[in-house]
Amino acid sequence: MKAAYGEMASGRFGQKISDATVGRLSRYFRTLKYLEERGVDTVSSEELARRNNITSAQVRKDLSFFGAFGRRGLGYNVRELKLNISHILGLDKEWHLALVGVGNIGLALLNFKQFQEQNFHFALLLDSDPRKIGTHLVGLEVKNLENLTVEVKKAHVDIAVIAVPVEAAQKVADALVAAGLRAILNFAPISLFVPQDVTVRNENMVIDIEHLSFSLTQANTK
Amino acid sequence: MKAAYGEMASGRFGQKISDATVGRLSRYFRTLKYLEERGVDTVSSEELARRNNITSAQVRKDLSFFGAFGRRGLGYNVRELKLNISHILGLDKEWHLALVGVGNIGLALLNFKQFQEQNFHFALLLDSDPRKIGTHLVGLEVKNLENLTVEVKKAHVDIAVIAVPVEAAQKVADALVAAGLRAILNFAPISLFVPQDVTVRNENMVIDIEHLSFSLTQANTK
DNA sequence: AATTGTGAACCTCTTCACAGCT
DNA sequence: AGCTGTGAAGAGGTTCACAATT
Repeated sequence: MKAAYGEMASGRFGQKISDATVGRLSRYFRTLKYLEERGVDTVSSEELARRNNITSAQVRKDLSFFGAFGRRGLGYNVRELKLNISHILGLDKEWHLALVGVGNIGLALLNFKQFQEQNFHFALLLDSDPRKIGTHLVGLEVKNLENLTVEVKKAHVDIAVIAVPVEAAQKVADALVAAGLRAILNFAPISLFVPQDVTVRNENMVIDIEHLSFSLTQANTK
Repeated sequence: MKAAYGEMASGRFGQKISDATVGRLSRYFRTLKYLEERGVDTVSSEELARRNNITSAQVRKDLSFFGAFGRRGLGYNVRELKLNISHILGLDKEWHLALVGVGNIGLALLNFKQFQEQNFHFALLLDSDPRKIGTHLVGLEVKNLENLTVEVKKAHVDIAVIAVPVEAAQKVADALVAAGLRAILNFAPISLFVPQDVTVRNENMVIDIEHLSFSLTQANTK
């Protein structure tokens, strides 16, 4: 979700694009990749909807914010629509990531295949633990967190991943923003305060598992 | 998010409780824990809101679905409200988790402190890789995925965590549902089809990072 | 005086339904 | 005939504003 007084991105006529729509575009993209790999070259909004548990009107409305990509009576060309969504989401570029906090979660992310497959590459590792600084992981040297500003510039970082303990998260976010970064993936279980031109996405597994315990609890209550 | 033809849980007067409200209850809970640890014993909806980047009306509305926990003119008793939310979310029970897929992500989850701290404990590990079956991790033996039904019963599993490759995810979900499970945390980047009484929460880091590349891309477009 | 609890207003997102193309 | 693209309607979620209570 978007954090602190965030601002939404806009579509082709300047509308605000909702987080929900952006999330679904990612899903359509994955579906289209799947279909393309299997040699399918045309798909209807109906099929894209079915494969994602939503309605076909939702699919068409989402796409309509960015253009008219289909052909009436026929549907969408799989390859073409995939390229269009890829461009909308910025997946046709290569992105440089900084990992701040080389702990338990951080290590798992370094080895997370799906990031690499989608052109998201770690270009910088930062930590404050003297025992970690200077060691090498996936071909990268762990740098001192104190030199964040300089290292972020050197590595041409676009997106930062915060994987430090909760107590340090806001301070790290402040430093990242000061260093000019405008996109943060936050794994710390806290609401970060950032300026409105910075986008934060929170990855909070505890909230999701608590949602499940809520569901089970309420089901028994009925 | 809720998957396939999902059904929402209901509040004290039978209203539907939105995912957003449940997510915020988790956040209030964490804020209340933080305040309690620091000896604070009263908090206003205004302060809970400020600490979570939302409005005080939102806080009061969320809580009102479940009861009247505050005192007008005074605010909320921190300890009392924390206990109430804990009960609503089912955090006053101990939950048994099954981890299906002991790979990269799975291993990180086993060592994820925040699950243990919140009474979510792994009670069963399943994998289909013969080299992994029979080995021990965090004091648990990795069991054969083929024996899912029996092992889920034996370990009294409440919640399953799917951390298998995307190709296997739906099959695993089907088996989990057949074994009687009603709550799934899904790390596979796919929309799972499950009956309406089963709650699925998707943990999709690729969608979140693509959201960030979208934000950066749109910002440059302006 | 302060702050909750909540109906009503408001705003946003989803779905309907059909005109418009192919 | 079939399927998209979209304005309008509908549903759902958030915020306002104020009566109720301490």
